[in-house]
Amino acid sequence: MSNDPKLGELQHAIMRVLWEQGECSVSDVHLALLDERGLAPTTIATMLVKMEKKGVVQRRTEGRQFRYSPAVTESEVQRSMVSELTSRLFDGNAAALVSHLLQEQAIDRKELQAIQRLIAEHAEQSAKKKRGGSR
Amino acid sequence: MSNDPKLGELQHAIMRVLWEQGECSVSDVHLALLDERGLAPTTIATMLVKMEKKGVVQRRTEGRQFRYSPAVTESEVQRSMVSELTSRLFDGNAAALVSHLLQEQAIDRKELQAIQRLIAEHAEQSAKKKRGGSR
DNA sequence: GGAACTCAACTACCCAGGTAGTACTACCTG
DNA sequence: CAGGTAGTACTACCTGGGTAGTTGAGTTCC
Repeated sequence: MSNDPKLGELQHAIMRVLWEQGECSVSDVHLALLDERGLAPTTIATMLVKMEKKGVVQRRTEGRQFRYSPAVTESEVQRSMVSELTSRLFDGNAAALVSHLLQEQAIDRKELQAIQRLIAEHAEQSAKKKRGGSR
Repeated sequence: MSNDPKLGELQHAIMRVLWEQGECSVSDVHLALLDERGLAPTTIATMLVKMEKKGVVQRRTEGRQFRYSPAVTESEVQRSMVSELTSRLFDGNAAALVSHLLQEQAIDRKELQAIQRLIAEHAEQSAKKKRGGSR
């Protein structure tokens, strides 16, 4: 229950664990991130408390442990963060962002074709929708 | 001289002024942002000092004033921030970002066509490059 | 020369992300 | 029961973005 969920680096890593594994205890998360980060368990716990306060995760008491689960979906986070970036950097113009990706970020041929296919499908979809009636 | 320049909201707004107007005094920037933000001039000044320390703007003394100019280009900022977002949210897969944009962000038909055109051109470019010789 | 004004410098504060130590509690095990 | 262990709670600290007041130096104008 947090509109426009924005996450920091660590928070995002934690969410990724939660999204993949579902409900987790602090030590589950800690274990999952131990290799790539090597953080203290308390750091994870503190972060989870902050995240719960912010509303991006939910907490449930089970025995003497807490079990955390995501309260926002990955899509929601993506949407909110992408749209913020788009408006900040490209004045809200998504096409400009795509254009930037094409020029500046190396996108290989295969990806390019995949994107073209996506767009073609999308164009069809929205044409269909238009014929069919509005939203 | 700051690789991977990342900017906060205000900092970005300030940079936009600097990019548009070129070298500016504190009060030039303040004036430019007064309407949309109504911040104290000292706030702008403080921010500019922090930005200079970070290396995203340059400073030059003229008389008793400072004149600030951008030390990073808009493209650099876009590249660095987009690529960070892409790796954070989409595991570095730019095509996934595009796909997300198509599904989640409302992109109207005109933009869609513009994007298609861009991709077509880009595909041609890179095909040409391939024929011509590598990089 | 003194008053008003313009700037920069310094300082302070708030917030959120990130990091972690310490303290407390409850549970398990010899 | 005593002691170790697991797990949360509390607290603290650092960083960077954002906001601004106060101070002090130099400029201008009467």
